[in-house]
Amino acid sequence: MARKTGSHSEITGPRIRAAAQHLFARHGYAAVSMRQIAAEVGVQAGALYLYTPDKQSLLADLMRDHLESLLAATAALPPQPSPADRLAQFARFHIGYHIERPDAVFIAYMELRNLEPAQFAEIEALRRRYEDVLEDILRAGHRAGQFSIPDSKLATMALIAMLTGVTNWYREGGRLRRHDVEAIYADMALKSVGALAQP
Amino acid sequence: MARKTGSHSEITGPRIRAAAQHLFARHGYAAVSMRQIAAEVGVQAGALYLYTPDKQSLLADLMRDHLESLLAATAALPPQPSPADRLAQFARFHIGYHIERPDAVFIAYMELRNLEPAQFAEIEALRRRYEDVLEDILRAGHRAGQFSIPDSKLATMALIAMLTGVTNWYREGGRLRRHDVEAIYADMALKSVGALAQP
DNA sequence: GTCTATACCATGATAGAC
DNA sequence: GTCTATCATGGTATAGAC
Repeated sequence: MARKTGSHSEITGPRIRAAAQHLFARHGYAAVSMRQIAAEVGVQAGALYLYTPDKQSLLADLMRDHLESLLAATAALPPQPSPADRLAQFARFHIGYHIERPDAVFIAYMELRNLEPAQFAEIEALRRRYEDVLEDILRAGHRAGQFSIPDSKLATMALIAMLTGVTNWYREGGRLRRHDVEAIYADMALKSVGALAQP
Repeated sequence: MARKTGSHSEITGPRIRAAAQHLFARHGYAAVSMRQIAAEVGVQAGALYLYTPDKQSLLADLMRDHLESLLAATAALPPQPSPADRLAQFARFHIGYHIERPDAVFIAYMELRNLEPAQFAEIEALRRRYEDVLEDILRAGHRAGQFSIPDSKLATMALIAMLTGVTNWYREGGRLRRHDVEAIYADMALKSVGALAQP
């Protein structure tokens, strides 16, 4: 992330990005002003431009960092013996990762329309790569005769939407524990593609 | 919807709401100006205030109308003999209804945070009533021993998110026909709660 | 590296002519 | 019923002092 000068501050930049992430997630990119971000950090609005060329880049950087981290974490998952195990692993991972980063996730899914074309294309490509991780699993299970899915792209979109929806309601310290939530979602995901025998 | 005077125009009001719905869905409430809405209708910005007291009410009215229509349509669904049939009917209905009204749906799900507290509470209550329709079905299936769901609230949120996600990718005239999409989603929904035997 | 000050523009909303 | 004109406010972003 381009800082404009050979500056010393290693702390203000991250704080600006944290404040922006928090405010964008809560109120939406378009509804948040640079003045609000600056106020949350405790600097003047003008000072933000030492750390970002403009508001748009602030958003795009947040989204890119999130999606690149997500992809890296996905790539680091340990190999699994079967498509069903891979899907269970993916579902648990997705739930856990999203529960831990509600703001970044929310922004990445909701603020695509506020990106300008060039940055939209870049971010959309990253998101698409993540969807492909799941679709690969589903296709492998379909080829192996273990999943029953008429259309792998539709199933991918359905599962991603189902799993990501956890951010709409899950709250730390609520009725259900994180581990239980992961288990139940993974179970529903497996059953939805016919990968689990009925009781 | 309160028009300010005993006016004659039966056409401009609806056109304003249609333009607002279209623009809010495409760019987001906060990113759309009253001038843009007026331009799309072909009137001046000031003229909008003959039909709405302010921008906020324009948004709240769109959301209220959508959710009330949705609830009315849900209530009008023909009775079904079993929880599984009710769930299949709900899934197909939800998919079809959402496919036909992508803009209204998108706004109702995305712009809650741009409502002020009083209107938020009202709209949120309507949304909650719709979720309860699904949760009632899931609980009935659970009581009857036909659904396998550890937590009915979680399952409700998971299914609503999965089904609503259709608006993220489905496009008229695309690869899949509407009827096929309804059928596949309904099948995944039933399987996810253990209501369909595996092949 | 951060500040104050400010340029410049778009916003939501209103007043009053027609 | 719609227009033009306008208001006060707040938006992004920059300039230049320190």
